[in-house]
Amino acid sequence: MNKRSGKESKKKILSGATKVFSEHGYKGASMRMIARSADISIGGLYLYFKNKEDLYTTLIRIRLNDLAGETREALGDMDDPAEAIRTFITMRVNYAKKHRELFLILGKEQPFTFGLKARKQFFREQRRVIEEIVRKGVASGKMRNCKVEEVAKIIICALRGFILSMLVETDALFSPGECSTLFLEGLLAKEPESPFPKR
Amino acid sequence: MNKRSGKESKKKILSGATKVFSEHGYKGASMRMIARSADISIGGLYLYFKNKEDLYTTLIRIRLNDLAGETREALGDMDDPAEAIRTFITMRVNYAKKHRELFLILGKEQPFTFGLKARKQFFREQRRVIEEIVRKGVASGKMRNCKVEEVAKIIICALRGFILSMLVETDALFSPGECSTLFLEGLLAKEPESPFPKR
Amino acid sequence: MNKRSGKESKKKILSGATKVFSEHGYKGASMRMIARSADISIGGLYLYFKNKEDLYTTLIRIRLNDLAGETREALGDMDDPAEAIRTFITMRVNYAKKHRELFLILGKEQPFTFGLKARKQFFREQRRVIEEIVRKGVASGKMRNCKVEEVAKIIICALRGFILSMLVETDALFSPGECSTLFLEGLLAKEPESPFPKR
Amino acid sequence: MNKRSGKESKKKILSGATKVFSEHGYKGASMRMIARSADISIGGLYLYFKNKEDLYTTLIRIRLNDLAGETREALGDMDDPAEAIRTFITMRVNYAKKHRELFLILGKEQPFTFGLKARKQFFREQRRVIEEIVRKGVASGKMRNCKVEEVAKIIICALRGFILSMLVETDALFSPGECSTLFLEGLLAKEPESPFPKR
DNA sequence: TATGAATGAGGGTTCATTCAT
DNA sequence: CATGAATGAACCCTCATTCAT
Repeated sequence: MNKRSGKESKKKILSGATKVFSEHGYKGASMRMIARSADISIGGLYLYFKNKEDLYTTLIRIRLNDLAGETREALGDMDDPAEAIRTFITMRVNYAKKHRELFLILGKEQPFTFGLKARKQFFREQRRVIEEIVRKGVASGKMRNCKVEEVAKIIICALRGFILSMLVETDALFSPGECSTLFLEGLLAKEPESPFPKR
Repeated sequence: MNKRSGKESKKKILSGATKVFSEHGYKGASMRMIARSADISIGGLYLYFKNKEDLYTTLIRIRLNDLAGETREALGDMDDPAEAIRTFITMRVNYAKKHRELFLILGKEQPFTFGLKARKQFFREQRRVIEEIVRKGVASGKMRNCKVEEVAKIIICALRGFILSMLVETDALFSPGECSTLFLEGLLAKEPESPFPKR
Repeated sequence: MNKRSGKESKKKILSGATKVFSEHGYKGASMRMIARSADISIGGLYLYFKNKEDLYTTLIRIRLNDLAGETREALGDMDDPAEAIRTFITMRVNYAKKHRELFLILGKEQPFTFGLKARKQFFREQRRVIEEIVRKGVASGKMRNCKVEEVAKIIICALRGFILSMLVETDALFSPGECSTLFLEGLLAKEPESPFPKR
Repeated sequence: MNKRSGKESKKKILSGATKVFSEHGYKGASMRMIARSADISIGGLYLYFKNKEDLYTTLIRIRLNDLAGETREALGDMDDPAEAIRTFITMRVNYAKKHRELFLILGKEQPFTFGLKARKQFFREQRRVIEEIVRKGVASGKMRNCKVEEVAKIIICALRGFILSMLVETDALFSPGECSTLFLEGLLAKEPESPFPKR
C-alpha cells in the first residue's frame, strides 16, 4: 500500500497511460497495462478516473492545452511572418519529437468521437494562429496575396502529415528548416511587379 | 450453403472487411461484424484468411497495390514536372475521396506493426515517383535547385496530412489546386538572377 | 467442444441457473457458477441469453407459466369450493416441494424490478382463480358472506408465506390439510356443545 | 475528524445500513453506500463491525429483539384468545408498515445463511407466543379443538406472507381486521345443522 | 477514534478461433 | 466449401478490506 499524494498518483497514471495509449491505441490499451505502467493497482486507476474513456480524454485535453500554451509562448509577439511560420513549424516538430506519444495517440485513435471536441477545438485554434500570421504577412506585403484561410488549413494539415510520418517511419526525420523553406518559397512575395494571381 | 466460387467469396469478405475496419478500426472490428457485412459465416472467414491479422494485412496490400497502379497510369509519360505534381496531388485527393475507407484505415490503425511493411514499401515507392518528377524538373531547369529527396519526402507527408484531415474533419475539404499551387510556387524557379538567398 | 442441440444446451443452462440462483440469489449468483453448473463454457451462456438479467427473467417466466398451467389443470371443473381451495393449496405446496428452487428464487430476489412484471401478472391471475372459487362458494351459500377480493388476497399471500417458510426452515413442513382446514373453518369454536373434533 | 462517541457512531451506522440493505439487499449494498448513508468514513465502519456480514447480522439481531419486546408489551396479559390473535396480527402488520426496511431486508436477503440463527430463534419464539394463545383458547373452550402447534406455525407463516406481499406489492394493502377474521372464523358458512362432514 | 487511498480478486461480458457437422 | 455452436482468455469495472496517517 504505497501511499502517495493524490496528485502524484494522478500524474503517474497519466504518464503511464500516455505511454500505453501511444503504443497500442485506445482499444488496444488495457487498463491492466496502464496500471502496470503507472505502477499502481487496477482499482487505483478508478480512484482518479471514472473509466477508461475519462482517462483518455483527460489525457488528451491536458496535453493539448500544454501544447497550445507552449505555442503561444514561442510565438510571442513575433513580427516577421516568415520567422513566425518558421518558428511555428520548428516548435511543433520539436514538440512532436519530445512528446512522441501524444502525437502517436492523436494519429491513431479510433474512437474519433472521444476527445474529438477537444481536438477539433485545438486544431481550429491553431489554424487561427497561422491565419493571423499569414494575414499580417499579406497586409504588410511580405507575403504574396493568397486565400489566407485556405493556406492556413493547408499548412496545419501538412504539418500534421509531417509529424505523423516522422513518428511512424524511422527514416522520415524532417529538417524543419527545409520544410519551412518549401512553404515560404511558395508564400513569400517575389517581386512586387508580379501581377498574375496564381490561380 | 450458399455456394459461391472462392474468388467471389474472398472479394466479398475483403469488401465487407474494408467497410468494417474503416468504421471501427482494427481492434474495434470484430470477426462477427465482418462476417455479417460480407454475408458469410464466421467459419467462412477462416477458409480464406488465416486470421484477423492476415485479413487486415491482405486488405491493405491489395488496396495499396491498386492505388500504386492507378498512380502510374495517371502520370503516364507526363513531361511537365509542374503538371505532373499537380496531377499526382489531384489524383491522390480524388482517390481518397472515393476510397475513403482505405485511408481511414491507414489513418487510424493501431497495430502499426501490422501491414507496416507493405505500407512502408508503398510510401517509399511513391516517394520515388515524386523524386523522379522533381529531379527531372530540376535537371530541365523548370524547378529551382533543391534537395530532391527531402522535398519529395515533404510532399508525400504533407499530402498524407491533407488526406487524413480531409477524412476526419468535415470542414477541411481541400481544393487540390490551391494545395498544388502552394507547393509549386515554392518549387518553381523564379528568375535566374534572383540574388537574395532565401535562407 | 461438446456439440449439443441448441434446445438441449438451453435447457441445461436454465436448469443450472435455477439451481445457482436459488442458492445464491440474483446478485450472489455469478455467470461462472451458472456455467459450471450447466456444464457449459461462460461464452456459451451468452449464446442463448443476452445477459444475466435475460437469463434470470426467462427462467422466471418459463417456470411461472408452467405452474399456472398445472394449476389450471389441477382445478379443472371442480364444483365444491371447499374442495377447490383444498386442492389449490395442496397442489401449490406440493409443487413448491418439487420445485423448491423456483420458490426460493421468488422468495429472495433483489432486483425486484426484474421479472417483476411477469410475477405481478402471475399473482394477479392466481388471485383471480381464488376469487372465482370463493365467489361461487358464497353465491351457492356454501361459504359465509365475505369480501371476496380481500379474502382471495389473503389466501394467496398466506400461501406465499407458507411456502417460503417451508423452504427456508427445515422444520416447517406443512400439512396442506391442516392448513386448508384452518382457512375453511377458522379457529373459533362454533357451537359450545360441539364435542367431536373435526377431522 | 468528526469526533463522536462510539455509541453514537454505531447507531448512525446501523441506521444507515438498514436503509441501504433494505433498498439493495445484502449483496447489492456496498460498504461505500453504507458509509455515505451513515455519514462516516469507510474505515470507520470497520471500527465498529468486523465486516459486512457482522454488520448485517448485528442489525438483524437488534431489530428482531426490538420487535419481540414490542410484541410482548402489546400482548400484555390479554385474556381473550380471539382478541389476542387479532392484536398480534394487527400489531405485526403495523410494525411492518412502520419499519418497512427490516421486513424488506428479511424478505429479500440472499445469504439466508447469514443471521439465520437469530431469525430462526425469533420465529420459534413468536410461534410459542401464538401457541400459548391458542392453547389457552382451546382449553377454555373458546376455540375449536385443533393441533395447536400446527396452527401456530400456519398463522406465523401466513403472517409472514402477508407482510412480505404488503411490502412488495403496492396494491396488497391488508386490513388486519379482515385477515384476523378469516383465521378466526374461516370461510365456510356455519349452520348448526350442517350435516356433511367436512372432509 | 477516524480517514480514505490503495489493493486485487472476482464480477459481467466480448471475441478470435476451432471443429463437428 | 460452408456453417455456427462452443471455448476460454482477456476485457472493463466494482468492492470488501487494509493500513499509513
